[in-house]
Amino acid sequence: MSAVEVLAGVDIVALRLSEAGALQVLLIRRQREPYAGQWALPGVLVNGRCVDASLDAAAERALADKARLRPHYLEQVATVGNGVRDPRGWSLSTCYLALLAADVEPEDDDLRFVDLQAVLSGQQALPFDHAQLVRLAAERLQGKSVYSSLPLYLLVSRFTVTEALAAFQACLGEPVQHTTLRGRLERMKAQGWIADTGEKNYPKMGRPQYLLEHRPQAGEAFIFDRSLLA
Amino acid sequence: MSAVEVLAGVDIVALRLSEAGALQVLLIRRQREPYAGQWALPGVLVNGRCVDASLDAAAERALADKARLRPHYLEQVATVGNGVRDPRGWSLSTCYLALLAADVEPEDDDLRFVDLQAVLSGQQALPFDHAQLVRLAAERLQGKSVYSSLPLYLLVSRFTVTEALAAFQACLGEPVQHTTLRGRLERMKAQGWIADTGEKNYPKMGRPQYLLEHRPQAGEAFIFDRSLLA
DNA sequence: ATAATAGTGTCTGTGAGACATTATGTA
DNA sequence: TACATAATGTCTCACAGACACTATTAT
Repeated sequence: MSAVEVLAGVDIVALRLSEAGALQVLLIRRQREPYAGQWALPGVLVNGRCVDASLDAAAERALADKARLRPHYLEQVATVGNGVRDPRGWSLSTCYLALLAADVEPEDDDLRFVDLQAVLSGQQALPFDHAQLVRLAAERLQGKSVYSSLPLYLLVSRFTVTEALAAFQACLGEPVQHTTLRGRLERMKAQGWIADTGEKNYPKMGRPQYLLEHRPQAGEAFIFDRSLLA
Repeated sequence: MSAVEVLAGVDIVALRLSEAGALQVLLIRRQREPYAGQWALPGVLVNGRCVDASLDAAAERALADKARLRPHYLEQVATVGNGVRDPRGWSLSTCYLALLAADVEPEDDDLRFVDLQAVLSGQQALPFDHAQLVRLAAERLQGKSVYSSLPLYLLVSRFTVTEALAAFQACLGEPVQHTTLRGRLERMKAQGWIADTGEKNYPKMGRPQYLLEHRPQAGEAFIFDRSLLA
């Protein structure tokens, strides 16, 4: 067969919710050229030599091998391809959105979370077209947060309404009426997507919070039939 | 560089609305191996030798070169990749959904429209995993038809409410209240996405229909803030 | 008691769903 | 005239949005 004419890979935009309530994206220090030493999205190349059963499997492998992380949620966002995004030639990258629980911590010094805003604003530069991939993934998350329960995947499985509110607001980039969110959570409860634990969380001040449990079904998000913030 | 280890391409699921109100998918008779002579989705390989500026450009090229068609709407659906979908080895295909005007006709004998249902039901077999790609594209169209004006791209630019209704019902696979659709079209009119032509269409029987004009903006669909058929 | 935060109740507006009614053409 | 089809009107319901009010803890 002929020489390599296209380079294909997956890149992962893995997000978590910081203590401060901001979204953060996982970066890894590149070991190899090109751009060795720079902070970039975790990713792997795909080709016949790899054991990947599928593209989705390659995405899981990228997170598992490079960051030892298993996401709560993983979704393919888009594939970009052109002749300029990689100095090695015409290349393809399939971008995945991964949502991590709020309590994940990177294990070694080659992993780091940076504020999503820093990437979107250009304050944190990324090699290749990784900033564009981050933008695509963030838009997907924002878009789906309007009509689904996707932000709940950013929480640990037992959560409070206040935490859910923070997750939705981080994804949407604007405030959400807590009564609206309560209504939505109530509807999810009726469908078995959320359960009352009966337990409470006692913060330093104020009335204690009911603890809910997220029971996602088949790694999907609950779809509401109206949009937020018309 | 090393030998080719991954094969990449785009495949197009191009749909039109038949006279009978059914969705049909464009197939092309394959000229080359593998599966030469069989009816399959139109597609092209992408690699550094091609002139494609981007993956989207490759998708447009696939339709333009193979079928001499320009779609009203073109959207990337998903990328599938694994080691078994193509007998030549590990391969990737990025699937695009294209919507064609209802009046397009294939120009030569190597092009053909078949009912989408025939493919989805397995009655019309397709090589590779093309049936799966068709399924993905059809699901995307159905999903978006619930909350957007996407089906209007299946019509010629001057259309009647009755035609729009047929387009929505074909995409959704179930009946839609005409009053609901009229309300949605009215809202699009208020935003400049649809204009009254002032003219009428006189069918053989019954009251004449107002002719509307679709004025899509930037190749996108109008997004409603509620879903159909809760 | 007071502050702080969580949770509930009430009212409004919008638009989908269902169905009845009116309008405008042809045979 | 009768018939067929298009367009409009009316009523209900669900839920988002906004905001007031009540509840439960710590200090």
